Amino acid sequence: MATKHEDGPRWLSDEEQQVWRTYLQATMLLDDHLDRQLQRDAKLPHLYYALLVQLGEAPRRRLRMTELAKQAKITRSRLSHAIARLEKNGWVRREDCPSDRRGQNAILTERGAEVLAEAAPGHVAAVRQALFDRLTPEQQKSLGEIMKIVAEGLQPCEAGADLPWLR
Amino acid sequence: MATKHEDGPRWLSDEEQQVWRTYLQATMLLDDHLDRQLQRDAKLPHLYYALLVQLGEAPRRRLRMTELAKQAKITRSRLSHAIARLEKNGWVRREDCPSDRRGQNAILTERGAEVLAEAAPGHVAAVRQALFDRLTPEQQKSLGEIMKIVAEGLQPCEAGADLPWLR
DNA sequence: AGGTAGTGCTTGAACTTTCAAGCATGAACG
DNA sequence: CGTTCATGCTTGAAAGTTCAAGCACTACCT
Repeated sequence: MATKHEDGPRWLSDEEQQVWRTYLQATMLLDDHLDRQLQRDAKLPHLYYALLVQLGEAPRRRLRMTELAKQAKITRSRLSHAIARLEKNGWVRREDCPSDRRGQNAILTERGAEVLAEAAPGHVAAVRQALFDRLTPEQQKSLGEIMKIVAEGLQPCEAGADLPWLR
Repeated sequence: MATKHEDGPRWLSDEEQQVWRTYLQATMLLDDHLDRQLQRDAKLPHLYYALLVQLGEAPRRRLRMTELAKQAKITRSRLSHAIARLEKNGWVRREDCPSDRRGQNAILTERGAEVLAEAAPGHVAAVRQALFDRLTPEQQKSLGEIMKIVAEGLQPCEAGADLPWLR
């Protein structure tokens, strides 16, 4: 009797249930929508586009594999396959890391940068049309706050890492 | 000069950009999180779980394939493969539709209902812990409204279908 | 040195999703 | 009837993702 448990698990209220289903539908529809748009206009899936963006913003258009995986929130394995495909398309190339011989840098090629520049406007327009144009400024702000909370709650406890009471 | 175009495409402001990235991260992290939880606890991906839920709520635990696909927001093809796998596991079975010989009903089996009942509490707990427990009631409400707007903006114009000026 | 553990990245197999046909039925029209 | 077109669902192959090893290198400890 020391600890207290919820025997009947706390179910979702009707309102919560409603919110949750709408969330699932909306995120699924939006992701599909953007995937199709990019596949049509730029011949590449959303995630791959995101990788090009990350590389394009990185200091010398290059990033260590692990770093890129971390930023894109995907596994190293997945990244490995993805970069393999982007490399085959000539949009990214690899380079051995000088300082650590285990390391690889993924580098956005000139051709890759062009593809990115061509795809970006259409993509931004799609995001606007599907999301931002439909929301009030307050809703945009609120969405940002909510997503921040969710994201931070699911990070593998890295960022600050000032949790010495766990080690 | 009759119509006016934005030549330089309207970019995203810094705030919008921030919101958008956080959204992408949060939705990706949450989806991965739930997928893993279900894979671990119930040996099945999130989408498949959702299909069982839909079937479980349907009138006689059965639904026409196309109807199920529509509710779950996925293609008929995808559903076809998915049901094939669920059928192999013995959680769903098929039945020819009496009224339309082209039709198939997907039916939740007894075994399928059990799996669902076992998986549900853990899943709900995960959703709570990752989402609802972290948000204020106002934020929950706001999230629901926002997602409703987004979802409705992306539906293939079906629901009301009171848009005769398009036909 | 040698041993051990951890990091960085890749690989192949199994699985899921998408894409483009395809088959069968139903509905409308001559 | 016979055509034609839409609907309901399936299929196989290609593309993408995950999982479990695996290889090579670094860091640390003795």
